[in-house]
Amino acid sequence: MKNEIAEILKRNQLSVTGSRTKILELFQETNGALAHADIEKKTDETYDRVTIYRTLQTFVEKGIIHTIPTADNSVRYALCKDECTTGHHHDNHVHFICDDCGTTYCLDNITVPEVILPKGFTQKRADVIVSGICKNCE
Amino acid sequence: MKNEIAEILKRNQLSVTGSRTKILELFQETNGALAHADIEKKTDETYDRVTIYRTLQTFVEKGIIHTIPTADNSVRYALCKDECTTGHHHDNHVHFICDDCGTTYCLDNITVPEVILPKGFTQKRADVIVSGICKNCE
DNA sequence: AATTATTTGCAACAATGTTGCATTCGAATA
DNA sequence: TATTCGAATGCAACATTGTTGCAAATAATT
Ligand SMILES: [Mn+2]
Ligand SMILES: [Mn+2]
Ligand SMILES: [Zn+2]
Ligand SMILES: [Zn+2]
Repeated sequence: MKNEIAEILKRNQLSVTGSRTKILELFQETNGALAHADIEKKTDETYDRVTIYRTLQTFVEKGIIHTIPTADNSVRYALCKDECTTGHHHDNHVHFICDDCGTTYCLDNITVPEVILPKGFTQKRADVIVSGICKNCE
Repeated sequence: MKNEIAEILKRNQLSVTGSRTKILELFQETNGALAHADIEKKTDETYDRVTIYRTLQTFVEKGIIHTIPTADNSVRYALCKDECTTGHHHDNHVHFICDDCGTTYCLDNITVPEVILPKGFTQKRADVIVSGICKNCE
């Protein structure tokens, strides 16, 4: 496990450091998505806020994690399961946010449906965020 | 126009005040969506930041405007064109955000496609956010 | 082990969002 | 129109979130 994490980092030309290992580990053992604040808590503030920001940013750039937009000003992050690479994400699955417990699910086998845009618009990315009550809260 | 705005406010049991009138006016004359910061600028900081926050919140509750989640931690707001009411929004159209100019479009006649959720999940709301290059920037 | 490039933590700051409370203002009533 | 009363506003104070520059620490390379 620890070795696997180091592998992922090396494969992405990132040096293996404490914060990166720990944060990646957190993502591995978390089902849903994590917000910056979650990570701060789960690491007991071992790492500086700035470090966490920069780590998340780096991971997103390298295609290790992807962002999930929300309606409440709090971007979440989750592991990429597809073959995402630097600058190229392929996480075209639907996300679900529970209004009750706040858990964010990556619905990996529900793909984002095609959207036909008006003339002149070019699509780079598409996000589908569904919210409501999750299977644990109903 | 001014009268129409007052009408909307009254219909929603809101007293007609300067800030509410001005902010609603802004939304009427804006094609795309507005973020809190946009409104502050466009009103030349005539109104307190707190008042703007509260006004936006009230408008969302009353179904006068709806929120648009974004991947960069900056919720935008746009006029509801459907018959939204207190606590019940029906803005099921796709939103497009231009990576270049930042403009957020309500694609009113592109409706959000159905998403079939796993057992146990109940949908309350669904957002589709497409980003890329808009017709003005290509 | 020494070198070098990268990463980290700290400080200082900017931006964004929240709450309580006194004052002001709008709407209804007399 | 003047009075009354509840609602909206502005201000202050604060909390949270995000950004930048730079020196110190650390990881990878030689
Ligand atoms: Mn995901
Ligand atoms: Mn819209
Ligand atoms: Zn839940
Ligand atoms: Zn554009």
